Amino acid sequence: MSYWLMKSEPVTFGIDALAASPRKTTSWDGVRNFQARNFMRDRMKVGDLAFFYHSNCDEPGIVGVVKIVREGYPDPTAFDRNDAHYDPDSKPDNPRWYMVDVQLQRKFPHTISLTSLKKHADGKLKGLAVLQRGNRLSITPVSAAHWKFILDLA
DNA sequence: GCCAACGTTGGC
DNA sequence: GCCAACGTTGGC
Repeated sequence: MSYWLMKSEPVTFGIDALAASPRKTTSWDGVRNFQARNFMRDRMKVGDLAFFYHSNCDEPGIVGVVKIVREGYPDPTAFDRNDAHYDPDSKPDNPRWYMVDVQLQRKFPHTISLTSLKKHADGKLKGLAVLQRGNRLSITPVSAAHWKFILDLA
């Protein structure tokens, strides 16, 4: 199995919105970046775990853990011309965008802030994608060693 | 609100 | 295939 980090803006969909969702599950729709799509379509497996990361907010950081409960399948919001993420180049018989379903496993009592993660940028968390300069990718892999270390910070 | 970094688009 | 222009991300 693999580990991941998935970003979401709490204003749009934060961990509390996930906790309030039916079965604490949601489809990770709206991703319009090829690299992130490839991870969801090709690499994520049922049972994989991901950190839920709050971006573009007062205290960016990791706020909990989700589990992949359904593997990549076409993102229907790409077919909906009234949706903000509509993409006319994605067709039902040849979909361009994919998503997975995730279920909330755990909400941390406190945010593991980006600031606190950065303290280990040259140590135990060296190479963690979210710490790389200019990183914008909304879905990134996390190594098993990094995963374990971050969990101990929670 | 600012702006650096980055991905995508499209003209050539 | 190059690269300038543009739009978006996301920390600060």
